[in-house]
Amino acid sequence: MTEQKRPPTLLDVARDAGVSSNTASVVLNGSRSNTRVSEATRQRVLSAAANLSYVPNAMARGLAQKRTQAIGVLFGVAAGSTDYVTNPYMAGILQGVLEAAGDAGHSVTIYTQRWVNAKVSAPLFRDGRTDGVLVIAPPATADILAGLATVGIPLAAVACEAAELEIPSADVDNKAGVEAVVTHLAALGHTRIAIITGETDMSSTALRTLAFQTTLTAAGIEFDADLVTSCTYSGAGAESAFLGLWNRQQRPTAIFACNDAIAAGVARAARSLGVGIPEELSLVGFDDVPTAAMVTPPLTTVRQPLQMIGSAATKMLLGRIAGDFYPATAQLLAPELIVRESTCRVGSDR
Amino acid sequence: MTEQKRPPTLLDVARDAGVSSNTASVVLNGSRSNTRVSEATRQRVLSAAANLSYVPNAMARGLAQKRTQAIGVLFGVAAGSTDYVTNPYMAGILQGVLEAAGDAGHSVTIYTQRWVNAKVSAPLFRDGRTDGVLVIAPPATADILAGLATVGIPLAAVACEAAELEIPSADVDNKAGVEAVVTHLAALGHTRIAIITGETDMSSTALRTLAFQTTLTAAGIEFDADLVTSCTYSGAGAESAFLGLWNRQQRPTAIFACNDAIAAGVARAARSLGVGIPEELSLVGFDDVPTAAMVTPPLTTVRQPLQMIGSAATKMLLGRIAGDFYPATAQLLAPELIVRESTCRVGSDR
DNA sequence: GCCTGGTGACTAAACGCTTAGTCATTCTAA
DNA sequence: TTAGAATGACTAAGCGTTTAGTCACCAGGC
Repeated sequence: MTEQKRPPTLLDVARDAGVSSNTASVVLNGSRSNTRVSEATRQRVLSAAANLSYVPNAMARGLAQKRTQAIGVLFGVAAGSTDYVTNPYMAGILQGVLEAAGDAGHSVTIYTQRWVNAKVSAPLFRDGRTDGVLVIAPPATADILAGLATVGIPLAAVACEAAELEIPSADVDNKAGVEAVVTHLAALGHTRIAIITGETDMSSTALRTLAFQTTLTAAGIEFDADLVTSCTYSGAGAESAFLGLWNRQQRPTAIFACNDAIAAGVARAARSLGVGIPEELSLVGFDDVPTAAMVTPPLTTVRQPLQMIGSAATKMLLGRIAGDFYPATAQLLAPELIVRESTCRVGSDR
Repeated sequence: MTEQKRPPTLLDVARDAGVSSNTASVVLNGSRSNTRVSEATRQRVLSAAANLSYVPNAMARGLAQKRTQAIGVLFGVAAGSTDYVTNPYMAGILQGVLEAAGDAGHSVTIYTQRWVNAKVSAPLFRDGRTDGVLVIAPPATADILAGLATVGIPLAAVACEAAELEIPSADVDNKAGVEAVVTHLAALGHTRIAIITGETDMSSTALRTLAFQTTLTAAGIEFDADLVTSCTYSGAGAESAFLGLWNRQQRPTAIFACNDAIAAGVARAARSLGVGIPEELSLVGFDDVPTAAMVTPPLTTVRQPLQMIGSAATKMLLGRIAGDFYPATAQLLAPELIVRESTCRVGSDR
């Protein structure tokens, strides 16, 4: 086994260069301390550091300057689940986070502890391990955001209401996405449009349901509360949600599933009932995960710019970390309706 | 903005409890130091800590005991790419890593710096930020593993040859997976079986190609080097790889694509040529990503237990961190052939 | 009445780095 | 000349923990 040789310290560099450790420190991080240093000395220090492949110890540096060059990520996983990144949504966001953090020279620490409640869990994020925390899609019912807000660390959020807590956030423009869906379906002549939402405690559910209703009304289509139902974003329960809708005396001619996993469940259920998509039922998803293009028929859906959302939120967090003046804006990124083959004119056979 | 209130320190706890800071330390982490403490004192310290919601500073603790309770992850992303977790393979592995690390009370830090070369990049991992590093699917050509091995930090790896460097690793049993594929195809009467591999500098490519050849031979099927070609695991180039094979005077009757993305590319190319799958061409993938079940026809493929692989490698890393005696074994996890509808008896019309 | 040993807690050093404060030397300007 | 300003570098005090070493006290055995 490779023995754990002790890494060279600043003192080693200083000794090799024949200077004091603080001089070495000043040289190596171009600090604006009042310590001045001649060119010759500077070169000696630099070459000593290079010879030793000196890398400053992150712990010591973090302790001294209370900055770690790392940001934390907290996934808002559903209670009882440990599903962090297997769903494409989380993976896409994380990708954006990694890119933005990497560009800024920060590493990304994923917190693995489960959230219990604000009293117990929030203080754990005060451990100085990261310079700030990015909270991704926390359930609205959990006190995660509020709890973290009380511990006084820089925060930013993805896909949740954070404005009233003075926390900057990024998300897809849910309203615009839903509008695009409803407008698309209305243009195809649909008037009986159902919606199947995800978990009711996610902020996106409220936003999308509301936008659904208002856009419908604006399009002159009567909103029917009977055509609103829900399951989970994982897609579990989508089939029975579909059955519930399909057993109405007045069936919908189109279904807006609030994500692609739900849409896939609906498609499966429809197929097993012999319901033709899109001839008998138009179906729209949300997210545009890779599978959306692959299923039969290819799914009309709303593409979220996941990486951009992740990057945007990360930049906000970095802004908060860098200076206290960073505003608590909620940045909404434009979605894009991807029309494929799961939607068609109502009553048409294509 | 929430002001950054200074978190309570051990000294605050000690003061509140009317003891010295070291007594507080000893109480709070049940250390086996020679400092003894009476039950009454212990209780005073504990309640003081609870009142303040005291959380030890990770940097200070890390500095003092040279342990951070965090493991690092380095993704072996292809040169020029910054694609960390958008592909399902990486996401699945990472999920397993997070679970295992979480169970052990470690957080997971993803290194975002790009690997340049061993001389430049390896020392960066000596910064004490993590207790060890897990390297995931590094290109065999890069000197990542070898470079890290020289800096003397605990290591483990996923999906690469690490034994000769004395590094423990986990991977799917590539040989078993390929055997299952070839056996399946042979049982269906195929004798002209092509293989399309991923990047040639990935260790999995070599392993799968070799296993392919030996299994073929063992099954009494002549190995034809003309039926071996490659593209990239991202699926880019899969279509032209297919075309290359299809333009041989002796076409294959089955293609083994070394992952599902490649298989998807082949399916696309086949469809555009009007080649029927599976009637004219049986197609097998590898990985069993979610889309594999969704495409038309649903793909026969080899399922990798990604999360288990990630967890297994993480446990090995934790073993290395915990004690120097942890062996450098290469753990191979069993794959599972998932037979769907993209394969059928050769020459049959189903 | 003295030594031994157990109990309970404290002091201080160390971890590796940053940075405010100090100081000696040389150079410039009056 | 000499006060004053640069210049170049050093000393030392943290940052918040851990942990080795020290010490006072008290009970009991001789």
